[in-house]
This record gives sequence, structure tokens and C-alpha cells, in this order.
Amino acid sequence: MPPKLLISIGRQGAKVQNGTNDQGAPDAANFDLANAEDASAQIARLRSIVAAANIAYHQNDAPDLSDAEYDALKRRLIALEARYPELASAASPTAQVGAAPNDGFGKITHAVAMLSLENAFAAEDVTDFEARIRSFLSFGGDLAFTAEPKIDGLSLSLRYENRRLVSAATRGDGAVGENVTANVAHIADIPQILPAQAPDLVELRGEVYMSHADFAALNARQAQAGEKTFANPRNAAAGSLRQLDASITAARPLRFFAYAWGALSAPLAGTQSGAIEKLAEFGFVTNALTKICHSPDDLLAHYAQIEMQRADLGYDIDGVVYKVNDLSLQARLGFRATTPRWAIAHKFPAELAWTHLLAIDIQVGRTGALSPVARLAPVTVGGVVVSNATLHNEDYIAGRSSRGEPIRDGRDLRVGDWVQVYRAGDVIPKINDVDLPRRPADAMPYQFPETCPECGSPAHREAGDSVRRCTGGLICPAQAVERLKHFVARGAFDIEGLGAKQIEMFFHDPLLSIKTPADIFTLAQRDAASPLQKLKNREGFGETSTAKLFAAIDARRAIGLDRLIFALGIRHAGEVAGSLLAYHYGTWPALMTALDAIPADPELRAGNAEWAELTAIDGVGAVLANSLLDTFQNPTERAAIDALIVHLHIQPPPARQTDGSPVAGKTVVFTGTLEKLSRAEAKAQAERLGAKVAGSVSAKTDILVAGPGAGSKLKDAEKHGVQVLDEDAWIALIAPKTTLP
DNA sequence: GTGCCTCGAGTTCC
DNA sequence: CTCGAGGCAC
Repeated sequence: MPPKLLISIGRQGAKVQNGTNDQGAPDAANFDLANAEDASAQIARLRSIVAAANIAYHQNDAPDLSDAEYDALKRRLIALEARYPELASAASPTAQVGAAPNDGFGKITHAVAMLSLENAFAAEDVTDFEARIRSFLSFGGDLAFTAEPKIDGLSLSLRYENRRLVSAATRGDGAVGENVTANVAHIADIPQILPAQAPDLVELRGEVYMSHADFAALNARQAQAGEKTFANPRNAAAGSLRQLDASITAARPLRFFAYAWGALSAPLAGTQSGAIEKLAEFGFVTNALTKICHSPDDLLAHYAQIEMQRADLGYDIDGVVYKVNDLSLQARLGFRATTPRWAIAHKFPAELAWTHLLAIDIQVGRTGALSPVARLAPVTVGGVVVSNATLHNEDYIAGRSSRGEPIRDGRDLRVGDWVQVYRAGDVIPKINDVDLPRRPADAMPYQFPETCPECGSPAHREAGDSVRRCTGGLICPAQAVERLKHFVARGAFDIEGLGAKQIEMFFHDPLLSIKTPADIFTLAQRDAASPLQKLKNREGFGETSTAKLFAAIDARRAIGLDRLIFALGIRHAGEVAGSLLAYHYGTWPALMTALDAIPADPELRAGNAEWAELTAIDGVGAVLANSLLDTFQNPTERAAIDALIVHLHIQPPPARQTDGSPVAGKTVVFTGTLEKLSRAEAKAQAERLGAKVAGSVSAKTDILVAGPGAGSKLKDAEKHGVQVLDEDAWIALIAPKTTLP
């Protein structure tokens, strides 16, 4: 997932609904959406520039564009072509470089990201959900929700411009999906044209599914024709939609329920339920079991009602979705990193199945964690055949959580046991229970290895840690290869054509080996210099895909500082930490200078100014800071990083989209009692507008928002000459920017 | 010190 | 997707 993208989309969601912006496709953002004439001219111009640059680069060895410029132009072209599928052309340079391997579908960037939902399993999770919303909003009045069945199909995003369907995309990673426009052309539930009352731009979301009756008939036809049958309606729907030959899709009985929207040029209504009614007026099929509820008890009653009807619906559902009905409250609640705060999916209990535990294997992850995996006799659970299940860690096998509490009543798992499996969240297979009476008499307790099965190094478990880790570091081939996979993963370098499989292959390749990240960027050079076994002559590569791969690698020499930090795979430094550090330090040299100024001896760090600055970053604590220093001050690690850096053009993190927000870049501190906003809401709102929210007042503070009961912070503010506002003044200050649909 | 809220790191199957 | 735990508010 491109993390920055997702976060910025989430935080900007409300504005997008006003039609003022288009965060999901930054490369095409300044483009007049309604004007396909302009698009056609721009696409033609960009194609010729990019094609010329490709030739200059690959044949003349004299690039006339910088990597960053080339990358930007190409991305803009891809975005435009995605937006205007009718202008796409096999002759476009993107047709050769842009498409993913073994995949005939183009990509479409969602104007507003398609997020996932938080899950609830128990009644308690539902009451918690409601309570959390009330507390976030400081709201005691009537709080209404919509409750509707959660269809078990594939989510789809349909884009209508001037009331005509222009594109259809799968969810993909949430930010970018696959273009299936041709495939949905024959789905009867999807209108091609919207009525005159619909807004100019509608990005509509819903679920493609197959009914039980149609599924049974399709499988019967498939069996008769000697074709493979589908395991369940969901797979059948997915398989049908993703046919490269759209005429096959047309012959499959797919259906569609509309239930949500992304970008809109005008709001549909003031409530979720009102908007759904509008969608029905537009000609979409909406679910008849959608109901407005006013309390957790109401929600749970409707859940029970739907669960009772489940078997008779004629299509698969896997739960009930609850959404805050008032759209202005939805906007205030906003988003966490990957899920909205205003919705939750209440899942039905998972299906269970008994099977045989055949073996316990150990995998080694990029941080050296030894993770046990259960090998199972294949068994069907929830329509899917499961043969592996995660076992988490050694405590989990032993029958206790790492906090020492018993799980499975303290019964351990042994090879040879009968175990009960389920798919957590209908995805990840897990072991729920073990049948002790059926345990073979000779079954032995599992002995967790104390050395790494991959490299033989000692595997230690630190106090308070739940996992045992290989101490081999980069000596361990498993760690080295996993680190490389992480380096090229989504959200990191994300190099097209260089995924986990290719990394695995290159890692073990004697001639063109990739052992460190720097090796990726010298691959083309080493290939050119190598007298034998050039990549293009190997099986599975050839001239085009080799050129494609080298071009994809080159395109990534220009990399955002945030992505680079994340890509290094430093423990505790994920996407968010990468972004925090990038925004704070701005450039690579600034970050290095700061880290190098901190003493190597942990004992001496406390008094150091750079250490103080680092750990003062909101979200960066001592654990992360120490982990960063462990990596950068380790000579081997540092040498590998320095060797990488010379191949890159490190870009500053993208400017925050704050649209001239009055508080962008300011540091704000809240103190005292806030009466109109809760603390959490005030903080989220300030951050949405580009402000940094700090906990204490210092010379760097710009604004102190003081409610009644403010104490020492008010005095600090006076001392430092910090602007002090009361809550009303703060709300007035940010008001113009928080008007929501 | 305790209790949220997120984030990070692990995993499966198609 | 889930679990553990880091970071911070109370």
C-alpha cells in the first residue's frame, strides 16, 4: 500500500466529497476532469516525451530528463490513461512498462481510497464502538446508525463522469485497483447512464456477487463442459469478473449492490440512509435489509434478525455493517490509518473444522523472528481448503499467551493432534481447539528450537518479548532475503517486476546476485559487464521484460525520504515512523547529521541535544530511537546503507495538502477542559489541517488552546510569548476549513 | 502506574 | 487480519 497516499486520502476525505480536490490521483490533480479534449492532447504529448526519453535512456545512453522528471511524467501519463480508458492505446509507452507482469488489466487510481472496515465479533465490541464514537465526539444526543448485510463478494468502484460510466475498478490495495471497465459492461445491476439529477462526478462503491442459484447453475454448466468448478460463490464472482476476455464475463450471472461512494462533485444527502435512497433513485440496486438503528441494542437486534434470515437470502453474507448515519458526524469522526472511525463490520461467527496437525515448521522473518507454522491435513473451512495455520510463537503452542495467561485451558499442541481450525476474519487460518482424548499416546511436547533453523545462530528470547529471534543478523540468509523482500515491497521501493519471487531468485543467483539493496541498483550495470548468461537470454526473461525490469529499477532511483526510511526495515520503524522522521528532518543529510551526533553508548544519550530532539518527535519514543541508532551506528549496516544511498536521488517528503490552512505547520498544544470538542477530536482535526499537536509548551509552540482549568501550561505560554486562544477562538480560527458536506 | 490507541510485524490463500 | 507492544494521555 502506498501509505502516504492512504493517510492523506483518509484525512482529506471530507474535502474530496466537496469536489474540491482529488487526493487519490495527485499526478492528475490539476487537471480539468470534465474535459476529455485536454486529456487527449496531454496524453499524446506525454506519450511522445516518455517514449523519446525511453529511447534516449536505453539506446543512446544519454538521458535528457532526470530520473525524477521522467518518473513524474510517466506517473502523470499513467494516471491520465487510467482516468480516460477510452484514450488508452497499446502504442503508449505505459502499455509496455506500466502493466503488471502476467496481468492484462490496467491500473486505476481511486480518487478516494477504498478503505477496509474494523471488525466486531461480540456484542461487547458493538457497544464499545458506540461508546467510542460518543466519547470522540463528546456527544450525548440521539446517535443513529445504518445497519445492512455485509455482502460476501468483491468490492468495486464505478466512476461516472457527466452521468456516463467511464471506468470500473477492483479494490486492489485500496489506493490502486485493476481496470475492469469492459467486464462490468454487461452486469444488469450496473447502469451505464445515470439520471439528470445525479452529480457530474460520482465515484460509486458496491459489491459484485453471485446468487446461490446462479452459482449452482454455473457450476453445473462448468462440470458438464469439463471446465473447473468454483469452490464458492465468492470465488466464482471473482473468477468471472477477472476474465481477460470480457465476453466470458458477460455470460456469467453477476449482480451488484451499491452501498457507498468515494469522490462526488456534490453531496448526495445529509445522511448515509438518504444517500443510499438517492443511489436507488439513480437506478442502482440497494439492499432491502438496510435499517436505521438508534442504539447498540437496536443494532444487535437487527443483527440477530439478519442472521436468522441468512440461509434464505439466496446470496452469501458474512456479517452486518454499521455506519453512523449523519454524514457531518462521519466527517468529524474521520479516519484512522486504514479504517474509518464511523463504521464497523459485525462478523458472523467463523466456521470451524477438525483436522490433523501433521508438522510444525519454523519460518524466519526479516527481524529474525522465528515463527512456527502448523502444517495441516487439508480441510475445507468456509469454502476454502486450508493446509497451513499460524502458531504465532512458542507460548502459543504451549497453551499460554505471552503474558502468561492460559489459552486453550492451558493445553499445548503436539504433532499428531486433532485440532480445530477456523479462519480469523474469514482469512487467516488459526487453531482454536485441541482434542486431548484423541491425542496419540506417543505424541511429544513440541520443543521450540534454540538455534536458527536457517543459519544455526543462537536464537534468543529477550525478557518481556514474545518471540525468539535469530541473532545472525545479515549473516542469516533467511533474514537477508526477507529484508530485501521488504525493501521492494509496497510502501517501500515497490519495484515493478521485482517481487518476492524474483528477489528469491536473484539472491541465490551466482552471476547476478542481489545480496544487499545496493545490488539492485547495480544490476543493469553488472548485467552489461557480464560476458555470459545475460539476463535477457535466460528463461522467463527475454529482451522486453529485462528492459522493463531495468526501467522499473531506474524509475525508483528517485525515492521519497519517508519510503527510504521505511524500506530499510529497521525494527519498530514502519511506514508511519518513516513519514514522521522524513517530515521532521526533511533531508537525508539532516537525518544523518542528527543521528551521528548522538553518542553510541546508550548511557550517554540522555543528555544529548539531538537525542532530545529525536525523542521529542510526537510518535518517536526511546525504543524506536534506540533501534534507529543500533542500525545506523552499526558499521556493517551503515556501510550497506551508504552503498545504497549513492544510487538514489532522495526526494523530500511530499508537501502536506493543507490548502492554505491557517494552522499548517504550526505547533499547537491543548490544555484545560475542552467543552465543544473532545481531546481526540481536537487533535485529529488539527492534524488534518497540517498542524502538529504537542503535549507541552516550549519556545517552539505556536498556539496554546486553553480551556477552563488551564494551569502551568498557561504560565509557560506567557513566558515564551506563545499565542493563547480559548476553545471558541480556536474553532473560529479553523472554521472555514472544516465546513463539511 | 494504568489504560487507550495505533503501529509494526507476523501470517494465509487466491 | 490479529496480536503484542510502543507511545502517550490521564
